[in-house]
Amino acid sequence: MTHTHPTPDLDQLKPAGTRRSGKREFIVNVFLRHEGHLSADDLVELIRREDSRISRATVYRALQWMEEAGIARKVDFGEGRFRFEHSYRHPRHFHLICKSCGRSFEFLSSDIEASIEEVASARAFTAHQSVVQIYGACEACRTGRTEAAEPVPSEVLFARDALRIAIATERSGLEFYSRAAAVSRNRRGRAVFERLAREEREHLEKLEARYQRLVAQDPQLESRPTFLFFKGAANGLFAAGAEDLARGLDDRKALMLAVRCERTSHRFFRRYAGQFEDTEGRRIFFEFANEEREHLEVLIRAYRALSGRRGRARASRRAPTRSRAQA
Amino acid sequence: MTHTHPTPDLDQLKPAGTRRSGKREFIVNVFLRHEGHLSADDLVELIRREDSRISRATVYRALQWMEEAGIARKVDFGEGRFRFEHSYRHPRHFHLICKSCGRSFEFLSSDIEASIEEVASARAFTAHQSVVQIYGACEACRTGRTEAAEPVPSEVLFARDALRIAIATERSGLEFYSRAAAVSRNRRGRAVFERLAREEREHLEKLEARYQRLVAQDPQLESRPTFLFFKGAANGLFAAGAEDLARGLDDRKALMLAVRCERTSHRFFRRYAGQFEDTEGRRIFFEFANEEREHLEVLIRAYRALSGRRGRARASRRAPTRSRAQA
DNA sequence: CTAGGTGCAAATAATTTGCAGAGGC
DNA sequence: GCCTCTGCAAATTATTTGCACCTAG
Repeated sequence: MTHTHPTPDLDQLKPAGTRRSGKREFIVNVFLRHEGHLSADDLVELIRREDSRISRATVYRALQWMEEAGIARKVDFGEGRFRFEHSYRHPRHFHLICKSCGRSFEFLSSDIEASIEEVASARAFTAHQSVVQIYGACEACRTGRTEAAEPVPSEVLFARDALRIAIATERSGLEFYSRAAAVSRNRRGRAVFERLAREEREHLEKLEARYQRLVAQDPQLESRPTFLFFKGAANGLFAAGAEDLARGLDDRKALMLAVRCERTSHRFFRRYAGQFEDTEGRRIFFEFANEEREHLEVLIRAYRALSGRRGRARASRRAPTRSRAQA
Repeated sequence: MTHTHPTPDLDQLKPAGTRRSGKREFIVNVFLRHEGHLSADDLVELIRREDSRISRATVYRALQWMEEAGIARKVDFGEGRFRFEHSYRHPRHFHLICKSCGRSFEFLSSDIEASIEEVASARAFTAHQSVVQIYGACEACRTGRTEAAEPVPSEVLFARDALRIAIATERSGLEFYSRAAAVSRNRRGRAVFERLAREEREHLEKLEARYQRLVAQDPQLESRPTFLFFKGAANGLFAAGAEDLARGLDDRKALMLAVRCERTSHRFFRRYAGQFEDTEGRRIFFEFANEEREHLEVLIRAYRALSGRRGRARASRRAPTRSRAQA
């Protein structure tokens, strides 16, 4: 946050039937100006300090209004009262909460989200919202050092990590497809792999350019801790697959593997596309999400063709579904 | 719960400086008799219904006492009040919470726990407790069917799933080591793999016997939904590895892979060993945790020996560490 | 003029506490 | 008899509401 909430053009966001009032406007501005997780009372206090005399009730009502308007999100840290955090263009996330200093830290985890989806689906439960909170002691509290609380511009960290992951994914996809093309023993398969490799290379260039631009804005950016956790296609399947290819993996197997990877990466791009602060990042992600989907289709067609040609009865084996449950 | 809390011998558990009083005893019994997540008021209501006239304050005090004694755990479902669940020999777990009927369902996920550990460690945060809550709509509420709420004997489900996972792990370990032994081109490697295969086979038998015994107690047990989620060694590494072996994976690579798998499975056994209700399950798990650790040592020694013999400069590459962060 | 917005005081709601009396050991 | 439990009523805390008044459109 910090420099990520320059009092945006909220004037449009307001829910129907709203009247522009000085007081509320003021409360909203104070809320947006201060990052972190404020309780209703913190906000009252801040407002009192800044100037006006405002009734608690008004603050509560303003917070309620902000929630409806999509500016604020109510969070419950188990303290017996609620806190509020920005939600305007601020992705849903999870929290680390220090019990000794009370500060909270945010993170995103595609891994956890995927696990949650798996659990919900296994129980036939429709999830609307998830809460993940890790309670414990932060580094500062444990080591005793009171070091200046570094500002946490979470949107920038998010963009950095999303791009890193996207780059790693594309990179390993590129490597995989290049090798697969080199190894493939049949014309059609080779053509498919070559085409995919070409596209991955293009993606990669765009992503790297964007990453460079982002990093240029803040020299320390690269050294900040991870904000978005994802052990996706890059670290997992493609990477493992690329090694195997070197020692000869037939086209069908390679295609199956690629399907799994592209699916994972498609989900990743789609999940986080909407959460980019700026429209360019958003555009890139949506575009890639689509391209990954196209890749998927190409792969599946190729797989079918290949299986059909070899006369496998299993050709109809339903197009790889969701991650199966264990055992 | 249901049949899992037959008013256990809590008399010993009580915190220091406690006096046995009829009232409190009664409150505790009522609490233990009713499964689910009770609010202080639910409990008051239940007690009133059963008989005695008890002051709310007394119930609150009894709940506080139960928490200290390790009988009850306070949970916050964001309703603005707390609920309490059994904690006596009832493992920490996560929740699915239906917003429309208010019921909550429990699950365990080693996957999520592992992700949480990764996040905490990346932020140098010492986690003491984690909360994972999935809010949404349960199947019954969505489909309109009011079907009788099936009892959820979570301990039994836990044992079932833990055993299933353990069996799958051992099974794929067995397959992997057998193949590795068959494929290995050097005497020492073969001996190591054979020994490990033998041990996995023994484990497997014990686990399967135990599983059969468990299932015999409840014919429906096998069809109940998953309670413990874990995509561990079985679905991941060993399984993938076994396939690769078929097409020739050298001993060093095979050993490295095995190390990763054994480490994952060791963690799994260790993490859940203490959560078994009965001592036999607990004993089995602890025993296996140890054996997996021994396997690890065997593997690492073998790996070192092998790397050394081949004169690799990388022999000192530190014994595979924790899961690395991405990119 | 009129639908909201605001302030203040009173109402809720869950939980805690002070204090006098009851009860185990 | 001492120390802990109980009950009841009052206190606390976070949040909501009723109602009279104010104000922007």
